[in-house]
Amino acid sequence: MSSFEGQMAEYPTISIDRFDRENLRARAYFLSHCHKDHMKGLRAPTLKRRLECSLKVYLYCSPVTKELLLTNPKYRFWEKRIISIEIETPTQISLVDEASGEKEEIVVTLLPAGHCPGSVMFLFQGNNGTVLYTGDFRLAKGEAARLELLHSGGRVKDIQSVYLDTTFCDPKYYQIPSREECLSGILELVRGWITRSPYHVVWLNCKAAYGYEYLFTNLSEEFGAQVHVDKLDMFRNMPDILHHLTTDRDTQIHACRHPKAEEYFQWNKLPCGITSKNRIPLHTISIKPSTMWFGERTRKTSVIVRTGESSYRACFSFHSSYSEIKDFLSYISPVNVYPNVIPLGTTMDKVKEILKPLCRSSQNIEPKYKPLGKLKRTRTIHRDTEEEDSDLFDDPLPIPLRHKVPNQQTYHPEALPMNEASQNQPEKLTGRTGCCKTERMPTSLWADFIDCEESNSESEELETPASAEGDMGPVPHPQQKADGEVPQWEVFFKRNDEITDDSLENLPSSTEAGGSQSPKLFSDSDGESTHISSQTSSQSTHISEQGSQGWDSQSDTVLLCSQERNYGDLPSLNKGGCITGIKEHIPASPMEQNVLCPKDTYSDLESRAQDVSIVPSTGEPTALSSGKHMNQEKKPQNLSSNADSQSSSDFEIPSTPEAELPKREHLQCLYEKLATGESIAVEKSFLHSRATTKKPIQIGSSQNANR
DNA sequence: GCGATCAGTT
DNA sequence: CACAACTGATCGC
Repeated sequence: MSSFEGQMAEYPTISIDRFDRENLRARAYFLSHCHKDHMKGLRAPTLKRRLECSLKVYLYCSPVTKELLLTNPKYRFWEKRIISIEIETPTQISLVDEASGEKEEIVVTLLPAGHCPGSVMFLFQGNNGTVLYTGDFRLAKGEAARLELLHSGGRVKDIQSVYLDTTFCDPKYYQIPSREECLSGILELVRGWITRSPYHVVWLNCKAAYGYEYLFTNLSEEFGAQVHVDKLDMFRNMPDILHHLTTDRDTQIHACRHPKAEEYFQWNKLPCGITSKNRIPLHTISIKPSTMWFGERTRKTSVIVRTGESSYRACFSFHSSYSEIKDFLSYISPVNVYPNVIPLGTTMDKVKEILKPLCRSSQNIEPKYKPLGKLKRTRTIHRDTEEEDSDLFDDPLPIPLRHKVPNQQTYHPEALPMNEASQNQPEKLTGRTGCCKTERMPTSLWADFIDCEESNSESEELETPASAEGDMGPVPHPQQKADGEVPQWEVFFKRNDEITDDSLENLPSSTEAGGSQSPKLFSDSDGESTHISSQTSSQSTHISEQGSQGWDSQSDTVLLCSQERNYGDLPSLNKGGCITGIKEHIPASPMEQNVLCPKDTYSDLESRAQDVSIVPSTGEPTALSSGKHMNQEKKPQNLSSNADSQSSSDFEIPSTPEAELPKREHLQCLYEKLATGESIAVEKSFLHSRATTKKPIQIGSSQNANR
């Protein structure tokens, strides 16, 4: 949980993710993502009142976050006071003190945070230096190097302070399986179950919060079955998500919720109340996404753990692991770092102790590892923003230039996106165009944008006026759209088949290792990774940092063991009285063999390969592309994601004895592909709201193949 | 009645 | 596991 108070030392007149107390005096507000713990005070009467009196105060966030927030009636009063800013589009904002008229200019750039739909990190540049507020984030190792706007002139910008998500900044969370590995494990677990019969269903026991969408979309895409959820109106303008969800209970994948869900499950009843289909009882398993971590010395991991007869825990994390945090911070190398979260069981001092050495003032004055030998930018270069030309902004009402939006509304918040040229010199604007606010675009633009909204249903007052609720079908756009407000967002959460599929195929490891992905599992140590933790142990199985202790192999442990893995044994089957025969007809589930333990050698290889891939991108020019159209180009960014974020040369982890190193030929192959620009890995998917388009074209085919 | 806080659940 | 939320009890306006 964030304990950030809302203000940064360098720019105390703005407030981020906190809207109470001192923050009630802010000149501008920023919301990194739509999770309640970052919205404290956002709907309080005191703030609402202030808004009515201070007409120049706005809330800035990503287009997706705006949609999600405004879908919730409780926040609807913000409607006219929210300004969405496109990802990776430096935008100047005038911070005006309404009492004194004093004004300060600041340039903010939203960077994808990989935490949940619409989540971003804020990079601020102004007279007090460049600072980065990460909000909550999960970026795989090496991903910082892919964030173009974190760089300038080929180097990392000179960042004074970083306000960092330190949720897992504790060595015990050294490693958390990558998003792709986790997704892959869940896909196989689900596949092994729902392919048994139409009466085999899975219940994803997810919390009521944004962040699981990419899981839903990938499952839906993979199996051609929409995911049953309680509410989906918040996604009405996000077709890439909406299309994979349904309010029709007749599906094999459920993510619906109910206060007594756990109790229901005991009786083989889903949260939505169904227990059978066509009079035939359902056979259900539950999968609870949970964060699983591995200690420093344990590299293997299983991403699925069986916690009961019909219950599984699947690795899933919204936050960066310890090694990912260190990789990120050391890459940025700020002068100061301020933890936003103090993990339970540790203290602010301990966290700082860990982080300080990664900052510049400590010995790292000189650049540390820079891919491709790039030098870190020198001090003098810095401060792009420093040179001020405030005169440009004298205009009382700055006009936002939104490329995407042609002219339109006149009222404008004071925010101007800057183009590439000006990016490093915020103060100098290239010119201002007519105004157009992000919101309220002409309808014609509509087509180009996709709106999104959502909210964690706070009180579910569904205001479902029209659309919503109900059913599944595509929901008509609410009237608000009529206004023309259409945030654009790009798809996120697309599955990268590339990763999963391709990488498996292409990666050397797999090949040699023998086979399909699964083979690897065994390779490791014990040979067997897979055993499950059987029933009881919900706990035993998991992970352990202590892995070191003795169970190294345990990591593999994870999952479902092959032995027990006979589904026939699963209770549900038993009770359900199911069809025994079924099992035979169904191809052996993948799980039985491996899935669950993705990592192992194979993963090591994979991750390394990916690390490799990262390099090239780092060296790329930082040209900004404007707006949404950049999707394609950005693709490279996503590549890294899949890899095991943790593996890296930076933190040398003693490698697992039996782990295999990438074979030379494989690396060579990867390098060749990189050189030719061929895509190697899969894209990461949901880092932010722009993904879809990035998806390689070919991918589609591979997916189909799967089905 | 609403909101904020805290403890207990999930 | 911890997450991000929800529920319920308490207290104050």
